[in-house]
Amino acid sequence: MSTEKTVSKETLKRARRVTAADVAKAAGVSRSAVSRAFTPGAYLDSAKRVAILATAKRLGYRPNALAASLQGNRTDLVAVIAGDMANHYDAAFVGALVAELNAHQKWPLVLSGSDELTEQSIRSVLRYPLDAVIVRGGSLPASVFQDCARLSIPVISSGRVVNAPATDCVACRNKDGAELAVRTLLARGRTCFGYIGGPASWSSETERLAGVRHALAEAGLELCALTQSDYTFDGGRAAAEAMFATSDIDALFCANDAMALGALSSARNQNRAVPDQLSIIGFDDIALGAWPDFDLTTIRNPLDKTIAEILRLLEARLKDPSKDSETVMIDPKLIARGTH
Amino acid sequence: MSTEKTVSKETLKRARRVTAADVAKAAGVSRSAVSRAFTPGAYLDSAKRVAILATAKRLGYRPNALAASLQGNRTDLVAVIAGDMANHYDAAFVGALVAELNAHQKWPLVLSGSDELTEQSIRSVLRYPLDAVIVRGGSLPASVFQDCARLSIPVISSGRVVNAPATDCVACRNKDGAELAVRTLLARGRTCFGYIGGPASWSSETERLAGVRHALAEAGLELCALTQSDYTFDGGRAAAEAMFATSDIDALFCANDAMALGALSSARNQNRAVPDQLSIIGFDDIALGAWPDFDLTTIRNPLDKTIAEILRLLEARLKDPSKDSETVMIDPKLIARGTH
DNA sequence: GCTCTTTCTGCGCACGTGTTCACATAGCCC
DNA sequence: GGGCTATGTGAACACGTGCGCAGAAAGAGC
Repeated sequence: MSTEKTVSKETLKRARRVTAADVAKAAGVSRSAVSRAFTPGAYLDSAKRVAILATAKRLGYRPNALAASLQGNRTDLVAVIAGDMANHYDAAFVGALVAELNAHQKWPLVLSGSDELTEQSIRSVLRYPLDAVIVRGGSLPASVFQDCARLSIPVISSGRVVNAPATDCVACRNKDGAELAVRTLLARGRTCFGYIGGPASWSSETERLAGVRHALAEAGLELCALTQSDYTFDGGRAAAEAMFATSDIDALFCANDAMALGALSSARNQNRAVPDQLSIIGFDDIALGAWPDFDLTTIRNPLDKTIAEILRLLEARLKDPSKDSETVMIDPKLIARGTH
Repeated sequence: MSTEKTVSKETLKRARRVTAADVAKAAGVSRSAVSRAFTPGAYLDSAKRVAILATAKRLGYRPNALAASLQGNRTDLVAVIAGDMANHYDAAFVGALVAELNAHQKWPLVLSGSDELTEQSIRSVLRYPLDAVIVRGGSLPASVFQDCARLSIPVISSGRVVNAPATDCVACRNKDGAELAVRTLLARGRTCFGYIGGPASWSSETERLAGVRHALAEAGLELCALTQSDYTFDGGRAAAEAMFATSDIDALFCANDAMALGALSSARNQNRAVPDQLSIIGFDDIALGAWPDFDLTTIRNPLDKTIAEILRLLEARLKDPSKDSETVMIDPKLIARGTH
């Protein structure tokens, strides 16, 4: 009766994983020997080692990384809080970051979705002993950073500078980028500027708008038109359409490429000649912008450099968990194409 | 001396996580009580429970999910083998899949990158006790599936039908989709067909080409032109340019939308009127195709339905690990826009 | 008072691993 | 032979958790 019960319970559970003890039994050695066979540099008779590895392969054994991590080792698990994957730049960012983490033998637990959902998700994911958390932009509540600090999980923030212990940052000089765009348009002889921005709660938005205002003020100008949109193609297109209807701008700077492409689409639809009557400049430099159908002039937010810095900071932080926080600023760059 | 050594070693390791024992000590209860406080439905004095939860919150404790999984519980960890994240459809797919897995409290370990790199990565990741592996298209070697089977990790394959135990599949009826495209063009009165395909090693490519040939044969026709490209915009553009130079087609079907957009770009560049002189149809229905600048007619490879099925199959498999393998075929759908 | 159920609690095991510890065995030089 | 080093080996522990087990306390019904 009791055995009956045990058996039925066993079958309900999934098949047990092969363990080091199983291999030891099959190879006729101690469990310690199996562990040593998988540890380079450990004392073990070389003939015995090959025999054990052969048995392990035959049984399909591989060490359980989770059990090993219980003893205080690294887990090589890293949470990646992705922004909005529907956004082309964020999607490219996450794709490149994941590939680079993989190349460094780090395994990203990716979180995505709406902000509230993500906050709930990150709370759940913190139950795993993570080596680090990488945050992409967004507007996470401060409590999340506190939680990470309390669990002594280092954080790397990208796209937004956060002042907190054991928190490193990589961010683009958004203000410089916006100024670069405006000065390029000023040099082109433009005088009536429109600006389509993103959600006001994002720090990148605040910085870019500040850059626009500053560079214009230097030239004794002010913005002719200003709209806030949602970083999407459709949003940018609608915002541009409304702007064209109410003011006669000759230069338009958009806070990201997707909205700039939407604006370009709207301009073409209304037969506004770009760049003859109207200049358009975006921000990010997504792959789409380089397509001959768009040929969008933009401010590059360097992806490769940003990701390289993230990995450098990650390695440094893992090497010395108590090192001082570090913030790396990335310089944007003008990519001159055909729309300005 | 010996204590000195211990201390220095302690400081090198990262700060220890707060454990249930720490909470128990601080709250003046047994460790079991702490465990029960986090287990809904366990016998525990309700006043004690609130006290424990308060102490846990104060210390920043949360149960270590990995330690808990040692006892044979689920880990809620799922590996996602992404295809090429530079591909718009694959990127959208991974983004939506990740969001949906998160909503179901499953945590995706995402692997991406070149095929060889991915194969090495998946080997490493199999050291973690995963609940399942989800594979997106691609052409993984059979040995990977064998490894998963030996570790009794169920596999869900999307975009490619694989016959293996404990392996469920979701795939689009590629042949039907291709036939649908060709029949639409035949009904439009087209007679000279071009086809731009993808890498021949992908099963989806084989099926789509077979569908094209079959539908044409039914009408007593054959392909006028055939090229194999790489599923990218640039690849499609170059392939179309070469095709236009050598044959005078009036209909072009591309194995994915990115190549179709490239072909459309090339046609416009050469002043071939679309759809008056030339019809173009793509495959997938990526968001870009709906932009007014392209307005691409395409065959939808339904993303939402595919992902919903993946999650259904995952739940079912976790509920009964020994259930029979299941294959779900998804019907493609014509999205008629302005290029045919 | 006695039995029975219900609620509550602490002890101790099991999970799979890497590593330390103590102990062999062998080889080598004085 | 005696001391020393280099190499090989198994037992035992620690990691953090959930759960089974046994027992205690408290109440209810006769």
